[in-house]
Amino acid sequence: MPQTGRSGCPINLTLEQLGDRWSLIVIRDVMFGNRRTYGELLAQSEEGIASNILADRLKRLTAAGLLTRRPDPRHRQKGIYSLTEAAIELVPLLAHMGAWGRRHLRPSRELSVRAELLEKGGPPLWNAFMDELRHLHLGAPRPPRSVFSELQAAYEKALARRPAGS
Amino acid sequence: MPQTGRSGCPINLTLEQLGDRWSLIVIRDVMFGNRRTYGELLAQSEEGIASNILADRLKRLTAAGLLTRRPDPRHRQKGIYSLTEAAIELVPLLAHMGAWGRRHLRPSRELSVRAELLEKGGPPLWNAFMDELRHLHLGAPRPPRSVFSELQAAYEKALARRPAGS
DNA sequence: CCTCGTGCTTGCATATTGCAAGTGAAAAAT
DNA sequence: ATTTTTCACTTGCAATATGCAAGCACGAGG
Repeated sequence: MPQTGRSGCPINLTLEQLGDRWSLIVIRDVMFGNRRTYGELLAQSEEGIASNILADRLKRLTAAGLLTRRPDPRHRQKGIYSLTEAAIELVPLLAHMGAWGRRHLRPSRELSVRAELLEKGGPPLWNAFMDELRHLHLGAPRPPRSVFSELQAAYEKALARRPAGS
Repeated sequence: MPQTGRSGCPINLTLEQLGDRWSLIVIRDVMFGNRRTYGELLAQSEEGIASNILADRLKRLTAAGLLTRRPDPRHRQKGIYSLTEAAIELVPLLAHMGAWGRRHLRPSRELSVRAELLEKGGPPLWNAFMDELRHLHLGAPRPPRSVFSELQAAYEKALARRPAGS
């Protein structure tokens, strides 16, 4: 009954969808970096994702119902990717991943500022952020608070402290 | 400064450690199934992990500081694996993964009972469970509540409902 | 000694990843 | 209108990871 995979355990099913080195990176960049096109995702990738892997993941994530793709009216060949509700509900997961990585691995100072804010804000902040993502990606009404700007501002402030690159 | 990997982003670092199809499955089995030896992990694997992959993951997770291995005093060649504090702190992450998979994928009823309990119990339950894991794996004092038994009992009750295998 | 259980390795076929270069269509420039 | 550039995505191929089956070493028991 649990379709095709290895087992019907929810953790295993999540791992079968997202348990690779790139899927969540792509979602993270769309979500926190607001990268909405193939070119943005490729060029501004902090980790340097390869073009074929990016194309593959965009296809898989779209097929899995985590992203949608609609053509850009101004540039016909361009596609604009949006998060679905299912992907937006990964916010708590990504927040926890950031918090765990921040505590147990050795993150760079600038890049962990957002994770720190998300951890300190907790579920209320996550919910506000999810509402904002529903506005940005699903056309829901604009919420009063822009967590996105807060995260971005904190990141840029941290960047300014260390003007010379990583 | 962010050591060897692709970037110092905490989410990326977590993905570099745990972003594959098996690492978290092994941790899950040690954590929720209390499988402590190679043989138990291999034989009772719901997903049928291959022996070489299991050996590799046990090595990597130990090297990464998520597991420790001590020899079994009764059977010298046997190793007993324990979770470290860092691995125990993955409880919230695994709980979220279970919750997300339960909501968005098609889990089997029996195997999602534990995820459901963990989701409903929230952070207080996670903390109680983490305390119990510290007792089972790190020698901390036994906490008053055994979340492990509660999860196990709920799972077995669900199993009893469907006596014929999956 | 032999044998069996057990933790882990090895060989090898197949799948996934990563890099570099290429393709084809639409926009922009001339 | 024709050339050039941009852009989304492919393709070829080497390197790595996975999966399966069999094998090996070592200790305990007889």
